[in-house]
Amino acid sequence: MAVTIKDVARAAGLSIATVSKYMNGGHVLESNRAAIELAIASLGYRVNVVARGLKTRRTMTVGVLIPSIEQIFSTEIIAAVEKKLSEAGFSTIVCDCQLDAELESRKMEILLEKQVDGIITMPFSGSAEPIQKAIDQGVPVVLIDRKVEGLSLDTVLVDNENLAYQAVSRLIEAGHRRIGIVLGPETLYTSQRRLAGYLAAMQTHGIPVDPGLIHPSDYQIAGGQAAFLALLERSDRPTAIFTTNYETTFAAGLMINEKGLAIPQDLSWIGFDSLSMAQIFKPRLTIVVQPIRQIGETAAQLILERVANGLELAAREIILPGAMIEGLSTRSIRKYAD
Amino acid sequence: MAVTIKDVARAAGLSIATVSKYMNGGHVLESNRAAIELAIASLGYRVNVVARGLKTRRTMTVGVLIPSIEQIFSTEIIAAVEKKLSEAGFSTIVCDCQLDAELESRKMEILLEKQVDGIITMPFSGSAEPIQKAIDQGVPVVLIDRKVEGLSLDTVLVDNENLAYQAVSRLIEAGHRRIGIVLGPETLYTSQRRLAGYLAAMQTHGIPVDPGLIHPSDYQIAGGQAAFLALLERSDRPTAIFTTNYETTFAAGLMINEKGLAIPQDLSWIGFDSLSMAQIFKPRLTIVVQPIRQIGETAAQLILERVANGLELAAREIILPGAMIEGLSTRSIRKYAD
DNA sequence: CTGAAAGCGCTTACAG
DNA sequence: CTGAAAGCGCTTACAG
Repeated sequence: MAVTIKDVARAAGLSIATVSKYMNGGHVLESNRAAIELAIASLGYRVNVVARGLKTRRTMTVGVLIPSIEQIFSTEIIAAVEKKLSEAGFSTIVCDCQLDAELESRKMEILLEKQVDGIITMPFSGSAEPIQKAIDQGVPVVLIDRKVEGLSLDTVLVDNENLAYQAVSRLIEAGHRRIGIVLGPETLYTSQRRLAGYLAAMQTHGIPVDPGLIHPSDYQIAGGQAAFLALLERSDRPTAIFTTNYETTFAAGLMINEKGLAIPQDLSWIGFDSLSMAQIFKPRLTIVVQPIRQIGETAAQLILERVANGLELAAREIILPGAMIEGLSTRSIRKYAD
Repeated sequence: MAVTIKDVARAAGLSIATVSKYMNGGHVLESNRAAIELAIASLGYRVNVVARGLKTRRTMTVGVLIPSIEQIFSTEIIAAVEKKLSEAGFSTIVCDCQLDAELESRKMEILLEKQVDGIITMPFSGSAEPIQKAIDQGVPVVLIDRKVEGLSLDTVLVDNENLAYQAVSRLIEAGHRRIGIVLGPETLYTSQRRLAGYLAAMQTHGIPVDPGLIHPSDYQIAGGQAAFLALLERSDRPTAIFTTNYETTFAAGLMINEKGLAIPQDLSWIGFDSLSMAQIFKPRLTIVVQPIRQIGETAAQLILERVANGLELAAREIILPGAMIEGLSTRSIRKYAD
């Protein structure tokens, strides 16, 4: 059916070994080179990389395993990873586990069955087990966004604590003392770090912390709305709120719109990772942003190095800085005095 | 290194043929079944689907080739496709061509080298050539979003003309007669259909068309801003504008925010494919939306059928309806009277 | 530089 | 039901 190296060899009057050698950059006689080129062109030959991979044990494919492909953070990561990897000749197989721990394990299994050369993952369950399977098979893994207990692997993180510290300090400096924060699940690494930044900022400025203003959520939109609302409905309502991921920031935007709240007159607000939303929102939001593309590029870089060099080298932990973007004349934050 | 079917066979005291048969759902003696299971579990065997694919000529992989992975339309398509395909046991290889015709061709080549079982593509260049290569190799292709001249393939489209017709009619019924439209490249199928809907609505309502209000763009953000601005700066400025894809809608939002325009007092506006933006924007926008997830699911369904049944059947063209979503009390549209 | 041969890890008729 | 053998399309030492 499809034309193979055998057909090319026959057409060129050479052995498949010679054709293979040429295909892989080896030297052949000029006359043979011409014959091979001619055969390839006229037959429309295309190398079968599946067969090649069986022999070379390289599929030139990297798996990307993420919690949910529906989150913008993930899609931007994928975009950056795919671009970087494809420049290096690698393809990307995308898997999401749809926020399901069992699927996380199964998709990892599938990736390994497919003989991917490496895996970039943003761990969902926090369990080391699915990741360990890859390591056991000698497949390098790069972690994104979160650490996993018991695993020492190449990891790309963001300086979450500092990012939260900046945001909260910004609010404190504007005079706020009752600052609400919408977090994620308590077990989630990023949420923990962002809370740490909140607490550090409060402490630095000598402001007592009201535990009632610290609100966990599932970091999804619905949960974010509930958390935001809970904060708003307190009798001792906060004068400012910091939503600490994209989904809860979006959720806050929805609630604000629905309730007809005026920002910053009714509430000061700093969001997270929602650049395009911040540009569209009126007044322009102040937000903190993660260097998402850079995270993806760095992860791609790390996995390429691992694929090339193996697992011997010590694991690297790369912590990328984020940034605070002030809204137009920071109108989303109002000066506040008791 | 890795454990193979040979190791399992040896451990179970059977031939690899028997192990293979069992792995593929064949019947073996109960005692042998137990022995194989035990061997698999204790050795941690995992089938090598690359090797299997070489023999079966099925890689259980579908390639998705899109113009740019940075466009939200594409990422939502990918999400839907990946989900549907993975339920059927297929993996997804994502390729984008970064709005580059040559890359489109090269990535197609890579997908074919990888022996994907099928390809879902949203054509970029509009050239039949890269797609024809897949067909020639017997790899089924499903087209998304656009037709390609000279190719009769399974295609998933949206009823763009009707969608635009509805939006423009909505504006006309609110009294507008000078209605600007921001389109894409003139050669782009979707842009052509949306323009057709605009023209049909104008004609139906007996409103003369001013060609100066019909503005093409590159359907990107920067180009969208320029187009929107050009429309605004006309001396005979339109009283309403329809932006006809996500990027140009977002661009309009940026400009409106930047210029401090009030919607709908200064301008009535209907956007496209920007649901989350429409929910956040004040006042809530009226928009038309494509059934993006459904497009992805349908495309996945079609490619699965093709992979199973081959290329014999006649090509199917599926046209999905979109929807108009009215903003909160449609405040983004103002009644207008000369 | 070139080619015969072995082998990557599977599956698949075909005997038994 | 089970197993020996051939073969999927390549690459890779190893001779020549």
